[in-house]
Amino acid sequence: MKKYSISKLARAFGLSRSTLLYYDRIGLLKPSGRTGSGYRYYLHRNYHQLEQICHFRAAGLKLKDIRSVLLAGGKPGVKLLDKHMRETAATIVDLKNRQRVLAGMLNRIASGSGSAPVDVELWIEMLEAAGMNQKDRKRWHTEFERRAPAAHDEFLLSLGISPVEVAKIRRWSRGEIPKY
Amino acid sequence: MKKYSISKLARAFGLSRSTLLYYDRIGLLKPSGRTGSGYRYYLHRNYHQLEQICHFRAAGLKLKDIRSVLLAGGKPGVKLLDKHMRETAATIVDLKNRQRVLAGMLNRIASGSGSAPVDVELWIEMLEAAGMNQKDRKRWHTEFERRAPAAHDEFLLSLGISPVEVAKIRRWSRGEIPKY
DNA sequence: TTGCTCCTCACGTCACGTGAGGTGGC
DNA sequence: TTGCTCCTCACGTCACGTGAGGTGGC
Repeated sequence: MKKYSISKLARAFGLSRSTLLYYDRIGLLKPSGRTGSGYRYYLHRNYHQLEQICHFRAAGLKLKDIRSVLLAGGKPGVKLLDKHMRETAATIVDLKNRQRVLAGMLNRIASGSGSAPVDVELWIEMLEAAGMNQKDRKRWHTEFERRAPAAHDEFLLSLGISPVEVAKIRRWSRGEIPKY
Repeated sequence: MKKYSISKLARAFGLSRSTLLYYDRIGLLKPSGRTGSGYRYYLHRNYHQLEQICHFRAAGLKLKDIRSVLLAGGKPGVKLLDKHMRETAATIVDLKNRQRVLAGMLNRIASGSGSAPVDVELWIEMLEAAGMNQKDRKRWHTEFERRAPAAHDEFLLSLGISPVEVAKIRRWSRGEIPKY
């Protein structure tokens, strides 16, 4: 019967020793026993339990939920997963909003200071890296135009876009023309 | 000079009283003074400070960073914002991975139990609600195909897709055919 | 007097990370 | 003996939320 020490088991899953200490403390994963000198040892059983735990952890479930699921035989309820799916989606939306705010700040700085302002290429690249697709960008412009038209104008000019193009983009943002 | 009580000011920004108590404790936002009976009062100055704080908070900056920024005159450094932009993007990627795991779990349950399995429509709807666009979905399939081809096959069949179509999708996932 | 707002601790949350101070094993 | 791993507290993190127990103001 192969025995794992706490650090060995932790490393096998890319976790830290303190994580397993913590899991022991809260009763999520107890070692199979202790050696004569008090060292924890883990057996295959524990390895498989930790495998399960990591799986649910990767899905973002809370340790409390993971414990319930394991006690119930390892089959999570659809309700729980669905709830988590929605929460995760909501968090993503929040984070994208954060990025909008950050992006606005960055540009205000760039256009205000003497430093090189962000240009169109870099801008789009940033938004894409941030996970915004074209639909998201359209929403972004629409919001910007609605809430601060003057700043929107200034921002677009700061990207090096010509006034004629800027006017077009703004009409598109307002839904007055279908395509840009 | 208009005075705000702690709760009034909090409500004006959609915050809780305890948030402002906390901001006072950590020195982020101190009230202008106290009334005779020890009540905190806030003046316009504080209102504007809180406005700034909320702005940076919306960008996801930590309170410590916000404090530094305010002390430095309210102009955040590009480096800080850029770092936050990247961190936020990384977090979004993590969350999308979570959703993949969750989605896999949901489907395994649906196809395993006697309950109605998720069908193609619902599936795509879920992924869209979760903020995945077509490019994201392609990446998702590619990863799934690469890491667990058998499970990918099983999954696609579980959506009610015909074996011929499944084969096509999998070839597309492997980059063997350009479009699906 | 009643109800509302305010006050100050102090502890809880979540999932660990980080020492301090000490022991066992090869 | 040297290094490495292990042990057990206990406190820190982050941004608040939640009482408990008490006071002020209209």
